[in-house]
Amino acid sequence: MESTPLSQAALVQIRRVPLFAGLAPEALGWLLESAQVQSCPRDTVLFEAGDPASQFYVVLDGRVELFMRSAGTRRSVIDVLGPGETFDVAAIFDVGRYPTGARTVEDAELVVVPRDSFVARLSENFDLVLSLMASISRHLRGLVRQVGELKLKTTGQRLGSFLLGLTDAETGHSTVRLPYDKRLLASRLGMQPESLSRAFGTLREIGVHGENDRVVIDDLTALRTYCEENGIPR
Amino acid sequence: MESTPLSQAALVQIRRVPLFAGLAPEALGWLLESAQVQSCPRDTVLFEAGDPASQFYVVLDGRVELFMRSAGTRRSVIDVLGPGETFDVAAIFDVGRYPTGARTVEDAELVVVPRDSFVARLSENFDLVLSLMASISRHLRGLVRQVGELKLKTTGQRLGSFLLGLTDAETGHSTVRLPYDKRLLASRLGMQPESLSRAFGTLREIGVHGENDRVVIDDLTALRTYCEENGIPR
DNA sequence: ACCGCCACTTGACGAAGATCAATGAGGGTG
DNA sequence: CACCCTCATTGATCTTCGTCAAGTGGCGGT
Repeated sequence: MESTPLSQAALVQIRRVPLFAGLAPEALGWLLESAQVQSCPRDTVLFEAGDPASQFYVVLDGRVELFMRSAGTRRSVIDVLGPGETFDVAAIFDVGRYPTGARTVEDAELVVVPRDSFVARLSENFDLVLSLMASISRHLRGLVRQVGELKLKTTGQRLGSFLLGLTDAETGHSTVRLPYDKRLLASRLGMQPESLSRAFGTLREIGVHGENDRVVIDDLTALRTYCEENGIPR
Repeated sequence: MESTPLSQAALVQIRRVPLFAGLAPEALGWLLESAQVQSCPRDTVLFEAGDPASQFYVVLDGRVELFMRSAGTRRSVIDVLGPGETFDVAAIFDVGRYPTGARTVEDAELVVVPRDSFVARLSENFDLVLSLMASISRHLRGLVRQVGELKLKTTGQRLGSFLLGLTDAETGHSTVRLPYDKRLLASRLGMQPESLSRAFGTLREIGVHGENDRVVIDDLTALRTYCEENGIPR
């Protein structure tokens, strides 16, 4: 796990992150002056829940899981983040402790942004404040959705909702790619890998066919109906 | 449901809200110039999930539940808020739609703060920005915790964790009062009322005795151990 | 005082999902 | 190629929780 200052190439990538979109390049460079890029091999634990939080992260490449640990080695995955997403932005404004642990599930490139200089510069850029709020709010919305789904959907419906979230199409059929392996997906959806397999089995009956990480949804509308009966309005 | 401008008495109450603590009275009056106080009888639906969000709320008195609806009339409660708490602050920064519905579960007094004037004034008070971030972050932390508990705790452990959250004491025994009725509590904890009854039954074996809305915990440490085996670190 | 309503509890049963165990399909390594 | 290891699937069984039904006690209204 090595750290280097931000390269020009990294800056270009960061400009695609929603949080920083719309910022002038020089403003961005100034904002992230003391940020570093960190290359982490697969399966690196970045921090554990409860560790003091003095920085936040932006994923440039690879994937990171946010998890909670239970007694023993059991992990439950709260969320999985890919390129362009930020995490633990909120932690630095709160009590200053991470609410979850974080671990790379692939080799990853991360931008590490230290709190103090970032906050100081935030005070001089109100647009960025709004952008930051929007980012945190999106994250919050995702969690609310997840709580709702855990409370009132079956495994099949949760899987279906997840698949629907992977496509932009509204009606008709669609092919999606699972962004990570099924073990991780099962944990993210709050079930065991075996239950995920069976959930794919039940969805097969309503026209969802998968092989490896490719999944074909024959009829998006039908799947959406299935997921929302006794379910959640979008 | 009637609306009135903010009274002096209401302003005094609002100063106790964490979000606004530390603001000078005149700054607060200016900030909330276009806010209104709304008196809502029990069981008023303030908005449904998906409604456009152009304001946020502060609870002065009473309680409000945030819920998601499933097909039919089934509701699942995401959170219950009491005096001094704010809700849907985040919604106004995001896509502008409420992620949940909201309903009063008691007669309630609410402060309604319209988005536009609030955001405009926010830009001139950076301390308030930080306070707002902290408030949203706390909310987010609560949701993360809830997701973790739903994914890896039993009904008994979830109830235990909830009870532990009601007391300030660290060790020894403690008496707490349930802040709302058991039907609502069950939904908040993601279970049926019958399961909540049985969960109280299992906790009785480790020294948790309840009658009506009073619950006596004989040994906080024992309960904490029970909740965290296979559970979540605090 | 009586009745009815509502919140809560308890019991019996069934369904969903977890757990345990066995098997097969790649993928890398000696 | 043989070997091993991990991931995924499938079947059998068990546990937990939801569902349905009945029963209790409190509280307000007539």
